[in-house]
Amino acid sequence: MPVAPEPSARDPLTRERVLRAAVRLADEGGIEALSMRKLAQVLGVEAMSLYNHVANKEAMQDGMVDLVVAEIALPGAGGNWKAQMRQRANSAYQVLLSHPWAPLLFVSRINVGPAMLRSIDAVHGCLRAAGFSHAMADHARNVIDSHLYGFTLQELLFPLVRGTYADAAKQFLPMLPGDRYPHMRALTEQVIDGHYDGLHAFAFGLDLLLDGLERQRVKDAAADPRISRKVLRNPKSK
Amino acid sequence: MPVAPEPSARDPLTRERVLRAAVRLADEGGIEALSMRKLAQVLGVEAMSLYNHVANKEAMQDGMVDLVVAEIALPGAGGNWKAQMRQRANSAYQVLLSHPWAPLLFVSRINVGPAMLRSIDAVHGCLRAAGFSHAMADHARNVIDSHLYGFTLQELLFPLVRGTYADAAKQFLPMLPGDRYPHMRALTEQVIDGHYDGLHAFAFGLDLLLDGLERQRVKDAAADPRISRKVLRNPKSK
DNA sequence: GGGTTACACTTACGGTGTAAGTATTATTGA
DNA sequence: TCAATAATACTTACACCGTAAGTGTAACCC
Repeated sequence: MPVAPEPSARDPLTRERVLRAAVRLADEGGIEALSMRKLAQVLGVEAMSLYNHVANKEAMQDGMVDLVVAEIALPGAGGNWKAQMRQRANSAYQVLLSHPWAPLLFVSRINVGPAMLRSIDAVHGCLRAAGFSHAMADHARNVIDSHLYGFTLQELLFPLVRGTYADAAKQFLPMLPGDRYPHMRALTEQVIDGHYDGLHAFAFGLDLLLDGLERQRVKDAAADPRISRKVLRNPKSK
Repeated sequence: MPVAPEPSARDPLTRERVLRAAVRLADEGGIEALSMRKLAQVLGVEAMSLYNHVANKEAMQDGMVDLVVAEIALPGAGGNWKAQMRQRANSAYQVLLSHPWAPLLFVSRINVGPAMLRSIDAVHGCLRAAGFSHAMADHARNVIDSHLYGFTLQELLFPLVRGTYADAAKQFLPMLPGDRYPHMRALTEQVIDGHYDGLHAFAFGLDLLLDGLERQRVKDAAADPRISRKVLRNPKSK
């Protein structure tokens, strides 16, 4: 008689299960807590069994990265290109912060998983639709991602929440003799005194870049009569 | 009779010698080739002897990073702030490229070595002298360094020299089915056909940021009468 | 029901960072 | 001058790592 396959003592391992468990393990214990042995233990299996589903540890990490990329919202196709780039960048920023181990992996190894390719394709398409040339669209994506990676990595180095910064600054002060580091000392005192919260905003640099890119777009379009009409239809965003 | 101490069979180990040998080893073989045992071998010594001069491997890497930072040119004190930031950033970019292992270490661990503090202090002082507020100067340094780290890390992922890019793109093409990644495929074909060299310039994003920061500086100065005269004395750079 | 395949397990190897203990060398003080 | 002291290089050992190679064993197909 046809009966649903009775669940075995434990589900069979799959690449999917391995990768998801690896992401969870890294989320909870940091990337240095992710060893093949520990991961196998979590899955109720021996370490070498993992190698039936991933080629090696590096390939597994590539798969983890692509899982993370898949969480990032894709930019829409039409409408305001700046708003879409901002939305995509903010989504990526939030996703990267939620997997603090991920940014380092992003910049440690080339990643060409399907989610990454799809993401790049969507970004490039959005910029092309806004009138950017292939080259300029590629440069735009590169500078936005540079900010994304660079800013996020720096932020993760200082995992301080709002309000605790003044205290940290106070402890830091003795390391800054005023004769050697006068400006850093003055800056730190500003933080201690509450005149400056010491926090950086992802949007600050992002908007500098987007505004600059918009100027490039308009200038290029004006120089190329073939797409000047398209530019007129794409209103400059506030 | 007073005679110079005859050179022993080998010079005594010092923290300086350990760090310089570690930098050289990483330059030649990559960061994964840097193990305490191999480093000791290069120095003609056993691994554990290194621990008389560095607390542990992480502390040693911190020291290596600070050695690299010391190579970066400091911005001058007066004159055109944009030119000085550009010079500092370009120097840092070149230094990081000459030690390909360094950028990852920069963003992997907090570094507060003396060279790093001096560098940050000089940058902050330069921006302050140009009329930026403490907060705005701090944000400016943050976005410039975000671009520096993000751009450099991405560039190191694609260690392709000019001219070989078209060939690499040709090999990459089969991974890009046109129905799934139409825009990336079009971009790649542009590279193959020689219409676009596929290379990114560090200066592109840097100038977008510097131009945006200059607008911020002028705007802030106009709103704060105390420093408006200082702004007038700082000519806007081309 | 025999053959094949898939896949988990076992063992083992060469590597890692470094704690703990020992030996040697150089410097100092009487 | 010689012994005490300090500095520091060496030795051994441990726990952990990634993974190559080989050994069951259970499920599926013809």
